[in-house]
Amino acid sequence: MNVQTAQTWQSVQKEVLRRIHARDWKPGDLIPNETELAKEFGCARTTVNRALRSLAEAGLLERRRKAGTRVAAQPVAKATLNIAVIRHEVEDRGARYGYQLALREVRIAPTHISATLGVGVKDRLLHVMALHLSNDVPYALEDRWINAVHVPDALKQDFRSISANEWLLQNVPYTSGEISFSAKPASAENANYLNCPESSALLAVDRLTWDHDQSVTVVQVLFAPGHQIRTRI
Amino acid sequence: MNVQTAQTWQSVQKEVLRRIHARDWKPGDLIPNETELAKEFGCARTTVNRALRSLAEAGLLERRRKAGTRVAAQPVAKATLNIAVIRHEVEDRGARYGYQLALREVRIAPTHISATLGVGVKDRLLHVMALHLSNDVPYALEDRWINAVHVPDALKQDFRSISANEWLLQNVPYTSGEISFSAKPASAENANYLNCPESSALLAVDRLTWDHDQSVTVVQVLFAPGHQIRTRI
DNA sequence: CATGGTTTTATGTTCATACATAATAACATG
DNA sequence: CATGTTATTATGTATGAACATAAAACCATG
Repeated sequence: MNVQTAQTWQSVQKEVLRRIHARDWKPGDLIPNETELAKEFGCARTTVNRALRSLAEAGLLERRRKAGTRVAAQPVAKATLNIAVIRHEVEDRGARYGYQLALREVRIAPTHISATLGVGVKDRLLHVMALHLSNDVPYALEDRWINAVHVPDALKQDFRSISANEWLLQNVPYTSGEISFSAKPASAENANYLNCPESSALLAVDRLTWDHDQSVTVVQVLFAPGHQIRTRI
Repeated sequence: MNVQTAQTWQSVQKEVLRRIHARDWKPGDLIPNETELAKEFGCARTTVNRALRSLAEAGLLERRRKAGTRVAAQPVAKATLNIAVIRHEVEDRGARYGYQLALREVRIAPTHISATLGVGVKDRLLHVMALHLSNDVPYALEDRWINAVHVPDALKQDFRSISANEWLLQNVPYTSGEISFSAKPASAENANYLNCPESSALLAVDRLTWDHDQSVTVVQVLFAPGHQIRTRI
């Protein structure tokens, strides 16, 4: 038992990570319990707990009361994607952001939309389409329906200078949501807006957000061909 | 100052969340400091810290020493995607998993591959292509290059019964990686494997993993048309 | 009035201790 | 031997106190 001097939870975490990577502790292995590790590292159990909990949240360890802590058999790579305001996304890449409102209408939505939003088929919803540009080149096409029953303030906005994307984030809270990524062929309309050939492969991000038990908005963002969403793991 | 009885960090977090959603604390607002909140909730500062830290990690709060804690002006939706073993992905959906090795060769890689992996242009790499099936229907096509210099054991594997995806996760550690999502048109070869029309829009997930300063593998997984990657936020 | 050093402050972290809780293991009982 | 009860154990959490650290605010000095 080599008593080390690891006084910070980061250093404990670092050493634990090292052992996992060095395969001292292999996937599926049970590792020593917190008390033992604390003794070995010469720190408080709380500190070990902090380190291990954080690794468990990252998916590298699996912890269960009484059963102990083991190295994840199949470390689930958790890719965290930061879904930010599109303007920031563009500006963070050092490009000039542009915005064009393409459509704004208040109407009865297609049934699949009203069903998704959980509103009556006769309810009038706010429909907004807008094009986001990066250095004047089409970057993403936003097609959004807003639950005007739950967010009546949205009807007062013309969305000509601020995108619905940004306005909603700033003004309408949400408590939960769903997000999905898929690939879609560009429709004639999509192709027209995004200035690409019809049937191009487009990355689609669909989002649905709720405020408690009320739907807020459903949106599909189609990115121009070649767009990548990247992250580190 | 209504002294509440919130003794657990979860209950503190819940109340803080309620205030954010109720817009008592609006985006950008500075909220009371930990000591004050602890006094108000009748708990230790440590407990408040735990609650707020966790909300900050989730992107709902922004904290800076001395400056204090404020509600995130633009709550960055952090979508965490669990990139698991493809077999588990299929089985979790209640489908029967199938696997077919399509190609296994050891050869000098195209320059863009050897460049990505940071190996010499003359180094021989292991190239594996495989089809993953769900209920006998093509589910995903895996096209992978393995750095055989750093992972010589991979050369001993024929990958006929176990996919490289799974074998690597179980046997080769990695310390970091990159992942990117994009949409790609199906090539003739892709279309053939995935049994879909050529030029179909396919969701592509590209991964590159490293073990310290050594590259391990680069892989592109193409999912059959219509595939969605979903998560909650 | 600019500039650089000093104080103040809110978050960040460690520690020892105590108790809570989930889940396994051990045991008793029929 | 099956089954339900009890003890044990490892993680989970709360607390108060102390110190660390980053950064804003203040102040002195030229």
